[in-house]
Amino acid sequence: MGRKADAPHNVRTRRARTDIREALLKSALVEFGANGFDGASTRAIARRVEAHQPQINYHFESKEALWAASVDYLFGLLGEALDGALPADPAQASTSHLAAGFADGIRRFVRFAAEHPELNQIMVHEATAASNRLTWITEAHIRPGFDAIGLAWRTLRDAGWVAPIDSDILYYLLVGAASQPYVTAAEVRLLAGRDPRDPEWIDSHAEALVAILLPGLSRNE
Amino acid sequence: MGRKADAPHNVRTRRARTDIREALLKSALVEFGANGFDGASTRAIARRVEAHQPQINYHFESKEALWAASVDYLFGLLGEALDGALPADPAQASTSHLAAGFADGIRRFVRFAAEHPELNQIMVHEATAASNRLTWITEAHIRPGFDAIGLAWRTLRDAGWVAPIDSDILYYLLVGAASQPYVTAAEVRLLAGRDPRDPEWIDSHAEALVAILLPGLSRNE
DNA sequence: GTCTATAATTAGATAGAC
DNA sequence: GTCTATCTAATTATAGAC
Repeated sequence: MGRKADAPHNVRTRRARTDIREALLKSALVEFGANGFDGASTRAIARRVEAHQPQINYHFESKEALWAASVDYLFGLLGEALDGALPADPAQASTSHLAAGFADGIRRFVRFAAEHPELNQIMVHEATAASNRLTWITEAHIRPGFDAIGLAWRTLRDAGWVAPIDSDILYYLLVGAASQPYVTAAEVRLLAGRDPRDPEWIDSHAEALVAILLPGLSRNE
Repeated sequence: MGRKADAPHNVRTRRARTDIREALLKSALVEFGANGFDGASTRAIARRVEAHQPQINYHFESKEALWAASVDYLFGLLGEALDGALPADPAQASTSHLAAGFADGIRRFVRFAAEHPELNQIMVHEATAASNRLTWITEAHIRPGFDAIGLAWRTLRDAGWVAPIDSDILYYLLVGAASQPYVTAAEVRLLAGRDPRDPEWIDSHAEALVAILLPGLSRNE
């Protein structure tokens, strides 16, 4: 229609939006998740929410600052989604209560991975090589969950509830198995002819993960 | 030292190499795996093997043709690594033989994922959105393995050897769980202080995956 | 705070000497 | 078949009018 590819409006209209910052954060997550830091363009991020490319440099110090702010926002959502799943002190909880909490955490994490595939997409983009961005995201956001999962798993393992698997390895088994179908959702649609965001898929997926990691749950309770 | 950033040699020397095509393929895999199709630059691919950027357009029709050739090369290696793991006709094999073959396939796939993290890295880069590249790689290279794994799993499942998990879901559980620590190896080093390419890690990882997916193997045999 | 115009850099591809 | 030089297009960031 003669509209310039980069222009978000047909007519010169000035709009004042109070939510432009959060709109840019959400748009940035989708673009950074799909294309990585270098692959995502600030033009595409702005266009997705009908903003102009220079607005990014107005609302954020740089593309890198936008990336960090969007990652903070994403891990804030993750924290809300997982809040209270694992007991603060696994040593004090009963083992069966801890196992039930672990299973609950798995189900919530699978659901979050389905709703926010950007999380693991961004980690895959960043974690192939050492970098300042990787160090920051790992220490600021990943390590707390890694420690909590490791502590809970070792408690369950030493009580004989689960298979004798190293907790570092368990962490990556769990993250990879929980995220893969949502990270590669377009492939799932082509290959299996099914949409992994379907609630039925998500439920079956979460229960499958609980069944193989915590087989004692269905037997002992 | 006054060397131009893009120039691979300090001195003007002409070199004739017979293996330049394969060297470019291997270099392309590393760059495409780490940065995705758009993120990888042909200059970086060439520089890594001390070649010049225009040599890519001489030896390959385009960046896209180089990408396809490098993916063909990678799946050729995967085919060799997995050759003979699963019986051609699972219905004819004994169930315990099939289970042993499945476990063997898991171990070989984990080892391959550790040696060639580019495979799953490239899938994550490509499979976030529908595209011609995704359709081609899925139909040409992914579907045969997907079908073989699904058939073997359903046979084992219907014989009661494994947990009652949908074969589509099982495929993505397996791929994600087998690949994650190698795809995000730099994160593992920061977070766990261990190198996942260590043979000890790879062995423990493969055995953990066999233990949770085929618990009947250690019990029944 | 929004928007246009543009500066500085880098990308893939090609022309042509050797 | 290798290599230099260069073209066109796209990138992030900034200047300055409104």
